[in-house]
Amino acid sequence: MVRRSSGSTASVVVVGRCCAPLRDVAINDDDASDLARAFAALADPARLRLLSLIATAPSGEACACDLIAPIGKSQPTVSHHLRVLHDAGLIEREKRGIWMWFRANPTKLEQLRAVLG
Amino acid sequence: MVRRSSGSTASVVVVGRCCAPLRDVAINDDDASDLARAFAALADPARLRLLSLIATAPSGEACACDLIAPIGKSQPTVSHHLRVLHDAGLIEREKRGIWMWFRANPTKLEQLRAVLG
DNA sequence: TTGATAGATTGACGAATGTCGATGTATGCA
DNA sequence: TGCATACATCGACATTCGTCAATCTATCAA
Repeated sequence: MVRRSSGSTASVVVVGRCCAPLRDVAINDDDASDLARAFAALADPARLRLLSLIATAPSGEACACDLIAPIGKSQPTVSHHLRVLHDAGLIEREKRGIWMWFRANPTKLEQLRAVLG
Repeated sequence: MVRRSSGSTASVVVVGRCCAPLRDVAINDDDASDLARAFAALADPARLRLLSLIATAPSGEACACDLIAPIGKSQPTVSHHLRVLHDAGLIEREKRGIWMWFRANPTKLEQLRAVLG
């Protein structure tokens, strides 16, 4: 089962098992696969740093052009990690001119938080 | 920097960056690696199901012998996943006779929750 | 001691992942 | 039109990961 967020801008896919803590109900295999994909996006130091850099940006958003140097990896590699974070629904992207801007998706983060509760 | 939990029974290693949400302070590379290891333990459907089975057990603990059939994988594979969860500090283990019993580690789960907050 | 059971470890294999250089595509400026 | 910039995609490679059969170790009972 897959639902979509009701946000106006994004089309972020949300896992079916929304918010039920792991300790409340035994999880089934399908929901476990969805959740595992989300946690896998967090299972890399570069992606955690990217997410943190984006989330701590003063304006709440960060340009990809400003994320390459701090990570210390090549542009294709950073682009790949940003894609993984986006595919997992953890960040949103918006193109303005030649720049790509990213924001954290607090809804998705809260969802993962709830599962761990 | 590494601290240890103050619990009397366990000796669970706790990452240095305890509890500061990703959006509050930009994470450094070392802390990102520690956190990534913890999330990697959650990035597998079988391990999420194991953790859920353990956490939802009526007594709060589960015997390894009762975890193999529900997962539907071989005994060595389940043993491997339980080891990964234990190494990540997400579950605690105790041997009684020939059986190995597992409990969830709520401290570690709360720590990861806090990072996502 | 012998045998049975529970679980861990080993070794091997295919699949997935992180990384990069090279290249492609879109945008804006002159 | 031509060129420069920003980002994505492709292809290749080494490493890591999930899985299993086979084997080893520890515990207990007869």
